[in-house]
Amino acid sequence: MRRKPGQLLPLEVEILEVGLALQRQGLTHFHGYSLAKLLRERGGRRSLTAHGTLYRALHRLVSAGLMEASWEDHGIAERENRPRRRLYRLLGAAEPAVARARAAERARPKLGSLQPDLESP
Amino acid sequence: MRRKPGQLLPLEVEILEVGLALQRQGLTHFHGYSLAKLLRERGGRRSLTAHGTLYRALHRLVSAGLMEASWEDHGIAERENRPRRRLYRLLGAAEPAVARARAAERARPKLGSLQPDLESP
DNA sequence: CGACAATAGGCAGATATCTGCCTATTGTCA
DNA sequence: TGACAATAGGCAGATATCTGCCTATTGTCG
Repeated sequence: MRRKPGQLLPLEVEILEVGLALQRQGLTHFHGYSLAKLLRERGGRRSLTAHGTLYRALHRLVSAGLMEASWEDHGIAERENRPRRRLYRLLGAAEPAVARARAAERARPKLGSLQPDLESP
Repeated sequence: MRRKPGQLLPLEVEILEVGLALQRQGLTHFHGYSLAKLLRERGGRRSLTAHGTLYRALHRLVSAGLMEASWEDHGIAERENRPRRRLYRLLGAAEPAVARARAAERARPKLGSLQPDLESP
């Protein structure tokens, strides 16, 4: 769907949130497949069976300048005997972007994120 | 199943036959996935949905000294934007081994490869 | 010959990433 | 506000290779 520049979609926010959480644990780099597993554990809600959607969202975040992508070293994949990973790293712009997205969501809540309205009894 | 040394199993013979056919076309190297497609076209009979059986057979043929395996150059896979292939090449011992297997099969035909018995009317 | 050991074959799925196609959602403009 | 354009999400499947588990088949030995 069309969207105004700078705005983040739910999946993108989720990716960045997981990324920030990993960063807090000292893990600066992650890859798509691991992210898929984390997201599955996290919410359970998102199927992501065929991870096409996720990889496209990752590419978008790179294009948006919020993440940086690089290919894993050949040798590592080789030693561990598995396909090569594409490693993603959050850029500085990511954290404020998430904060803005969260603020925007609080201001304009979508159906599904309805919270008990304590202000208007 | 157990087998006496030097004997080839049907799948192994098929692999080597396809390999020899490719060789005659000037294609000395092939990889597992392409082989799976060729075998599927060829007989149709073998499912090979999850190619585990095929890859194991390839490893056996390498251990048996009938084929040689090598990893494709990183750069090629990278340029073509796909996983790296393991390339197989028939060794000199392959052709006589197939010939022997075929001769053995003619001598001791299994159920399923029954040919019209023209010798004993 | 019949029981046993060993291994082959098949099924399922892990590991990674990516594309095509169709539908759903959203912003914009008339 | 309602129609349209654009793009996001989901499903399916391609590209490659490999492991685990269970069953089927085979050679050997008592």
